[in-house]
Amino acid sequence: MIRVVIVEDKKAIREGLVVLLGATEGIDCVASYECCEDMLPQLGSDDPGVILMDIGLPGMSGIEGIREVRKVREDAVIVVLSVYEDDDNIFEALCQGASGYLVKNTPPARLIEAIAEAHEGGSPMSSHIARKVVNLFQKNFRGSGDEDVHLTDREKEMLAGLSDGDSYGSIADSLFISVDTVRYHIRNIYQKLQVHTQSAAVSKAIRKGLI
Amino acid sequence: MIRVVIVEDKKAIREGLVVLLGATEGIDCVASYECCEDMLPQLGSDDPGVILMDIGLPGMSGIEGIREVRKVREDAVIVVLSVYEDDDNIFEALCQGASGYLVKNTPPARLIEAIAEAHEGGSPMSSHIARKVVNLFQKNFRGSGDEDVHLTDREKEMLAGLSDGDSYGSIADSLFISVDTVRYHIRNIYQKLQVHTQSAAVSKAIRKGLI
DNA sequence: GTCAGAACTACATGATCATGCGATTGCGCC
DNA sequence: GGCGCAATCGCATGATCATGTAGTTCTGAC
Repeated sequence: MIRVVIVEDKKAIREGLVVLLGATEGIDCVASYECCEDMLPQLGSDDPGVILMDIGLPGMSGIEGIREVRKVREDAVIVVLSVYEDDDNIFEALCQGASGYLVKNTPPARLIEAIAEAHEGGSPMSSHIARKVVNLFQKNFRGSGDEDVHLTDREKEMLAGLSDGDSYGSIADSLFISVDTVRYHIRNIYQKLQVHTQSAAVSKAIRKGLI
Repeated sequence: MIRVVIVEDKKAIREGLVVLLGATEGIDCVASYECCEDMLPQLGSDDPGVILMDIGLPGMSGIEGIREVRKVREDAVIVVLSVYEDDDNIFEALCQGASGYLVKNTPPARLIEAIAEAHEGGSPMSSHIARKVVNLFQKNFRGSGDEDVHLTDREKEMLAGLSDGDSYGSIADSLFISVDTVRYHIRNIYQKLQVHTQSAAVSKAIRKGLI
């Protein structure tokens, strides 16, 4: 039995969902709320396995709601149910800890299926949403996509230090080598990545997934 | 009519797919190959809308195959069909330009559906694969997850410049402001992000998805 | 209307970096 | 044994940065 909680401000949609889920075998619709503020205090007693959450809510937005839920219940799986299909909302919702993202015109059968999938460790997403996620992925990593670059472990340690804000001196001290050696490695990194500043090196390395 | 090409080394699976797709309305299975090396030269004449690609191929791997296909055909949609469910393969395949990723035990009906989805601009993914993608997402962005930071547009321009390897002087010139103004903005960025070097600022900004 | 915040400018100084040139050591491979 | 490669260290110099202090202007909110 999957314990499901609904957060949706529009009464018609909310009640429709309650009826749909209530009539479905294997799903126990334990509660429904019209905003996150109402839902949060009940999290403990509701003990939901899956939370169906709208994004465009009055008061606390669904995005904030997701973050709040995450803080107190690591285990509850959150599936967003939204009319918004813009990159920012998707990106934010997933980064804050949502596991699934469905558009609102999802057919009932698919919705039921999605709840089961989410509960079993999947991430149900409407097909177009998935594409956007993949695109975000491709944009942020290996975007330049040119030749493959291999950095040695030592070189990665340098970059890790730099991205932590360490100076050459600190890096040298923490690795028990001299400042000049740090310089040597960073020179090589610059050559491999074709850059001439720390920032560009760190940026390229992150985007290529090297560190 | 969706023109589909199959790349799969195991004869039984390949022929099974050919039969399945051949019998499906709306799909035209134009060709099947057992390796990428055979498929690539025919890309022009096959003119596929969707390519079903295995990852574990002899010779050129599917990952490399994806990259090669991308180079010559921006428009062909690639759907990976793989037994591998490890993060690295998924990550690589998507970064190289795959649009979908299905595990091999996907039921035929779902496979057909997936091809149609991919062709219509979706990204079909097996449910567990989707979860892994989402997890990769969450790990790489906003991983630290601390307080929200808001950077102004101007500040983002600074970071963009730095990550491109520009010096304060170049940034100043390209934005028609003085070097001291650049300094001013970067000071503010340091304060907001709680860092004291360019590299750390760029690193944090990227990981938080700010640039 | 004034008050907060963003954007902009200016000067100064000690710290840190980018880069050129040169050199040694240890490890695996043919 | 020699060759390539990663890693180590050293020195020098001009360029660039980090940070403190101190202003002006403009816009939108209360």
